[in-house]
Amino acid sequence: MTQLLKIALPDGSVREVEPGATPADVAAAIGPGLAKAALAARVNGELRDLARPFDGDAELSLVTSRDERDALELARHDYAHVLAEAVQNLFPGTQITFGPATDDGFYYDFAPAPDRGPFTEEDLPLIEHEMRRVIARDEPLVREVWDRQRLIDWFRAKGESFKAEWAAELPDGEELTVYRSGRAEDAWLDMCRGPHLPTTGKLAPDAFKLTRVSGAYWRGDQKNAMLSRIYGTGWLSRKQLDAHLVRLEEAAKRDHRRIGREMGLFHLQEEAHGSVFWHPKGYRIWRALEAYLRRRLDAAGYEEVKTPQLMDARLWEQSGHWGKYRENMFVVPDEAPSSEEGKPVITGDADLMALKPMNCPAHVLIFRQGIKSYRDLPIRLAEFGTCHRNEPHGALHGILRVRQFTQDDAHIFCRDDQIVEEVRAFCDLLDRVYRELGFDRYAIKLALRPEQRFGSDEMWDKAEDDLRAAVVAAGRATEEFGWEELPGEGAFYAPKLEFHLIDAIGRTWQCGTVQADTVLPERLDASYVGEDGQRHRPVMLHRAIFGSVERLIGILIENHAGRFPLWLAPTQAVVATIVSDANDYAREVVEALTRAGLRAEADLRNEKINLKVREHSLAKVPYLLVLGKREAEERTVALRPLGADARQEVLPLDALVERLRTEATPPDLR
RNA sequence: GCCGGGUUAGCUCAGCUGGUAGAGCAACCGCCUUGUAAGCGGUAGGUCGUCGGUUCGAGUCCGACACCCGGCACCA
Repeated sequence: MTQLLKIALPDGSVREVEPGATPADVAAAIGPGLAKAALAARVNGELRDLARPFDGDAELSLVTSRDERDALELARHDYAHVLAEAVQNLFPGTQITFGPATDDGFYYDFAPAPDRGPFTEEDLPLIEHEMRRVIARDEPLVREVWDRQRLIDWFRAKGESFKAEWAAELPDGEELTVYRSGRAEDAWLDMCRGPHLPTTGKLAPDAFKLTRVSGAYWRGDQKNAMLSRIYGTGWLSRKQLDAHLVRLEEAAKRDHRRIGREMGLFHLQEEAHGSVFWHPKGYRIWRALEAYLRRRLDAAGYEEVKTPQLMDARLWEQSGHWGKYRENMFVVPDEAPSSEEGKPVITGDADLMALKPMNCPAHVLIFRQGIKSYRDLPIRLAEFGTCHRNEPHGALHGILRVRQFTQDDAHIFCRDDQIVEEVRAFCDLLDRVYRELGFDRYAIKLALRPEQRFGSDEMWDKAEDDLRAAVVAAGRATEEFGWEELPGEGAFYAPKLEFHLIDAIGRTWQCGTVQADTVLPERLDASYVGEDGQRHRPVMLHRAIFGSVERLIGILIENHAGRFPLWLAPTQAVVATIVSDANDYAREVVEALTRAGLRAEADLRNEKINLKVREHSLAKVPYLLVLGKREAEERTVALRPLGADARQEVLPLDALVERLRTEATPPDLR
């Protein structure tokens, strides 16, 4: 007598089914509507194919398009699968490798046929067309369990060396599965963990779009072959796809490079690629931010210093940068260049100096001056330190990734027992600053020891534990902060906490960081005299909140779409006249605002007010102060906040100045 | 650094299969004294990223290089 399986449903009811039954059977038993709508199943919490039989008693919930997260994940994974099949249909000889779902779609990495070369964007429409054909065939996606040798042999026989390699290296004990498009012997198949939708026809043929091509290294390793990756975005419906494409267009309008040019904030040019030319308006933002942060650091017990740009290679050898970081450094010979025409500038026997890529060694040198007592600790040395790093050219990105940047750097020299409290206090300071800048979402990661590193395992154990403990103590090791640990991603001298902000199109950028370092104090021989009268090594906490002023401003631009809060706006108010009779009064208004510490300008051009409103609105000036004959006579100002539907109010000059002065107060002075 | 794409007036972009460059906006000049997102008219503006090649002739075809864009790798 066969034992029936008990299947518990979300409504609390339990159904009994024959062994070998599947979630699809249960769905069908409940009703034809559900059977049709079901996309996959959660069996004991695990997402599975509808057609995969139960292994025993189970809790089951059926996944439909109303379970958007699961449904999207499934659909995107399936789009990737369909993409791979389409590509192999069109371009025989292309090898498949790997193709997951992403946040808004999917990609698949291919090894192109040798006679063809990588894919280009011109290939995409053709591939999209073939994908629609695959979807229209509406074949079932059939799961089969294969053993390892069969997989390896099968892929080898097909000339699929990447898949064969992958199959050979998958960990033991895992069920190895393939999915076939259709039941035919020769149906297309890919090795894949699944799960998948029941048939390709469950995909909407008009809810995806192939977006771009790129190179990608096999297994993410630069030493391996360069594959050809095709990216797509995929959704459950055409409507969702269209909404996403609109979002992308909107995001493109927030691009800091575009807004930076339109608002005249900065520019970049070939002669100094990777370094920013800050224009007056852009530098006003910089100065407001720097002044704000300086006040916050002063209040938090930091002392500001300034250290040399160019230092001898001997220092960098001692610090370890020469060994582990030299590829990223700009090295300069310590000699006068030859004045002879055509002669090389460098003789080759001059001493070498390097532009600093980091501020830390210089801060240790300051710490080392004079004897330090345990009573002096912690010592917090801060610097708006301009660093140069010779970054890989392909990595440069607007002002978010540059070769010259200014860190809001500081190094806290402290005792072992002060680490956790100092890091926790830093986490609080950073949180406060981010919120005051309008970033209420950021992610915290802990980057653990890399392969290439200095220092003993014991030192790393302690440093990692301390950082982890501090984030826990600050209450931020939570999902809300995207808390996770990243093995192998620490700096060569220390593990680091990373604080990430998000740009307009959802890319994340590391801004803040704290690193607990015992290596550099050792290498540069920093010490303090302890209570016991003996010399001890301080710990050095490297930390930054903005990370780089350039990057932070770039992200601020994107987050605000150029509409800065009043205290940061490059021009806070423009006084625009309607008639030239108001010009003198307008100058007086600008003068009063300037005296009150505001950044105000006059627009006295002989132009219609419509034009002035339009131009200053496009320039994202927070307040337009309109002056006509009436205002000039009554000594009032018509205040027009930025925004097409903004209402306007008329107030006396004194009241206006007071109001803007109050509103423009930086958040820490309120 | 690697893969793909791009570089034409200040900006956004046309320029078919090679026959010495075009629009809109901006700029400049003139008129308009103007009431809340483009007033009207006129003028000027480009060695087509750089270097080399093919050709009677190259913005257009080929090559190298530079920079930019999207990814990969690297990273604040």
